[in-house]
Amino acid sequence: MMPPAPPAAENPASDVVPDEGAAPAFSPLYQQIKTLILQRLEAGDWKPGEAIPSETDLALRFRVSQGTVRKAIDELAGENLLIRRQGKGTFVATHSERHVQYRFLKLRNDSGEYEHSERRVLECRRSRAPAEVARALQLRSGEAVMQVRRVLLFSGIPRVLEDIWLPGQTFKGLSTAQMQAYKGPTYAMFELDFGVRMVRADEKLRAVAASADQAHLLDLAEGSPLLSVERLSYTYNDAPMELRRGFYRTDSHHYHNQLN
Amino acid sequence: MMPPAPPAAENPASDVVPDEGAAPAFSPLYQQIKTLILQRLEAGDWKPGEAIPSETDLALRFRVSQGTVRKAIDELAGENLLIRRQGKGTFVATHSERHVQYRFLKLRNDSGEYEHSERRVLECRRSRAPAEVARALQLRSGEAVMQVRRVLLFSGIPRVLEDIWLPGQTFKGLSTAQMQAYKGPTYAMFELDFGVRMVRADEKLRAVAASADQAHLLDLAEGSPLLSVERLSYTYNDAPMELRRGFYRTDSHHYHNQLN
DNA sequence: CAGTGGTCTAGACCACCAA
DNA sequence: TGGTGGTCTAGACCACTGC
Repeated sequence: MMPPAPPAAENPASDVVPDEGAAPAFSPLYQQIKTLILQRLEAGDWKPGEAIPSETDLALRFRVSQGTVRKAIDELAGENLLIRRQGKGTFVATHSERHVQYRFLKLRNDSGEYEHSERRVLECRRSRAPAEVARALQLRSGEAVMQVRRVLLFSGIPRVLEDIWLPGQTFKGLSTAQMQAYKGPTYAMFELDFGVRMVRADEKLRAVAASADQAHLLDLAEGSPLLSVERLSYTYNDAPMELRRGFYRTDSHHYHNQLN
Repeated sequence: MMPPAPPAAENPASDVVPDEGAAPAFSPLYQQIKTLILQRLEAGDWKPGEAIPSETDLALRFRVSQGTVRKAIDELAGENLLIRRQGKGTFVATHSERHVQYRFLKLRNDSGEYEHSERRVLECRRSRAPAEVARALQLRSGEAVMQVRRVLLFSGIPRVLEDIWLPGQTFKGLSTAQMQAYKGPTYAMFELDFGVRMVRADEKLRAVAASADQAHLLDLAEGSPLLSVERLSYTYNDAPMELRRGFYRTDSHHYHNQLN
């Protein structure tokens, strides 16, 4: 199961290599390396946007070959947790980058282009989690949550109404000003101000009829069809960190999805 | 750019290796191998479900190392064109497999499970392509197309109404009986009966109000919200081969999407 | 048992980037 | 120029499948 591997490696004891100890079971070496790197990311040892050590460096630390480290990093890059830049290094992924701007917002106009949107925060307050929200975020019912309601405008026209729920513990102090003022993706702000990085999300889409309330905010007739997008976002370790309900006007825009 | 590579390789002249000749430009060896394999797939030399030659075999033919072939195959497997099975070989992917049954139909019930659906073909006829359809399928306007209309039922309840357009040339002879009778995915039938393999697709989602016609067929009130799913499917070489417009009832089901 | 994919190594060289 | 990721090789051994 293991190479002849000499005594120890790396710094303050902590991460030795493919090794028994209290370890769970068997898995390929590169998977174990991947897990070790993941732990560093979760722990925040390497922060979004920063470079991680070079492949050769990591190979030395972990006492494996460069190719093994490479395979671990390949998978992490494939999961959008790391970004490789030839000649420069490997970096911790962030939502601040241009080319992932629209990884989560899949609304395009009917020419197929993404459009910049303007935010209007209607509400941002601390409240208690409804049962449904608590379940999704794995909180106790009634526990504190931050609740945000906002409208996104494309070319000045309100097209998206969103309700966002966040664990109150982690997002303590989130304010309207903060939600409103930050330029760039909201998830980038979450990284900078709260140290929370969204890693993946599940979305459930439905067609619904606009309520009076929704119709008013989106400048529509009541009962007009709206695309309902319920998103549950996760950080590392599959921990749910955000529940978001969006209502999209799709009269001149659409939700684009690529099937592979 | 190249290893010391001896004279020729492989069978009847055709595919020599990383080589100048009339080749376009420079690319990594494994990319060139990938292209060669792709050409075989497109040509139908290796058919859906069949095994392709082993890695070592291909390495010998192409006169590269096994690792290089491996990397080429890795990418093709990542694109769902090939499937690796340890101990058995590498196979051309097909829509007949259990675990990709729901790669394209992303409708789940509200418990999050996929449900088996029953088909009811309402219409299957030869006609002329409307301008819009012709554009999508890259045909001339008015050119022959096969047109299918069907309803999908989940637990006996009609939930999806679909209109499908296919190039008349390629799908000549497609019949109602054929659409209706085949057990398993429609795309698997396309592979078996017409030699067409769908490789990827783009979908545009919108919320719309049900027309009288749609409402009738889906057992709904006119004006009820429906999820409109417009799908353009592609074969090899990014050639569009099917346009499909689906209307989904989402009162007890939803379209599920995973964002990575 | 032989054959196939899966892992791992060690070392060479290339392509890209920044100082 | 030196450092980083990217490609390629050759060979060893492991894990799984089926005869």
